[in-house]
Amino acid sequence: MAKPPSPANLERTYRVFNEINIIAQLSSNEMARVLPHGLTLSQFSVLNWFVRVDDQATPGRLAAAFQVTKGAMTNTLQKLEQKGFVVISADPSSGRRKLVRMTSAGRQARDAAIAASYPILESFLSRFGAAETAALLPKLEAIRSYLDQKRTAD
Amino acid sequence: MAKPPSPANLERTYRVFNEINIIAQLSSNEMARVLPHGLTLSQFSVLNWFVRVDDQATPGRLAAAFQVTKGAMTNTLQKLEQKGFVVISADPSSGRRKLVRMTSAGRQARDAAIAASYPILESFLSRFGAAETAALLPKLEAIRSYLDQKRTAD
DNA sequence: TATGAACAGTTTATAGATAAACTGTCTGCG
DNA sequence: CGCAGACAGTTTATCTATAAACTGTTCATA
Repeated sequence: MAKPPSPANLERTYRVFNEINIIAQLSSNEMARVLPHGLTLSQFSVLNWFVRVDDQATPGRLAAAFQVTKGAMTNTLQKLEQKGFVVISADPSSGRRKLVRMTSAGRQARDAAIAASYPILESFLSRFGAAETAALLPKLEAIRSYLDQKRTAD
Repeated sequence: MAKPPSPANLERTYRVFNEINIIAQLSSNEMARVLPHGLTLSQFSVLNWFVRVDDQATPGRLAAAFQVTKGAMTNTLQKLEQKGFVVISADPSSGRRKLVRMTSAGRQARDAAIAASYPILESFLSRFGAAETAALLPKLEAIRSYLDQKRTAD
């Protein structure tokens, strides 16, 4: 028999998610404020993905990578295309797929965005330390993975 | 002289915020899906605040407590008022303030929401453990407080 | 080989959030 | 004592996100 959790533990769990929500909002806003070319955090994240992971992708792969809906990714990619930072073309191997690639302007915008966000990340590191930050990452990844599995287990 | 952080540490810091963003989104959606009366997470949080902290408040105090803009809180409170879960009245002591109070229907909705979210929190606790969850909370609070201070230090 | 289901992407309606402009109220200082 | 500026709250425009309906493509199988 599993012991039911105490009210205090439930309350702490609720507050963990509450803090995470507020942090997500504050940090997204702080980033969006410094990013060049009117890049939002989601747009920057997509550009960064092309540098870190692969040089091309379908919209669906990007939506899965960022755990957002296909509609949200359609929107983000359209904004990036309007800015000339990605090119969206038909996938020659499948009529229902599209291929997204970053342009050289996109690469430059990404580099400028990295430079612009440097002070924010650097300030955070100097306040919390590289060790504590590194220790936090796997815990957050585990929580994200857990929530994602619950979601897709519909 | 402060040592500049390594690229790997900057990258990890960026990913910490990335994970937090995704967790915030996934958990908010999961909560909103189970909450009764079409309550959103922000609406529920306000109702819960009236139980946990004080039985009345000005909109501005609530906006500060949840670290959202006054406009966002105006919107949330209007939704709650439409549902009959709070009453908004003029502050007798000041013509430019308002007072918000939870109704008994609001209290009942909050209790039902707590019950509905119980399985989510309980499942999280059984996966990650009360100790690890408890250990995470002060770290997140510190990050939140840090970001909030930077924001208000404009 | 024709059809129906799965799949990829877009669109629409609705949500909450921000920032900035705006209204109305108080308050302290010249 | 009046007025400027601070303050509290609302409105507007714009953003990203979701969910669900919709379009078009592919593929398996009967």
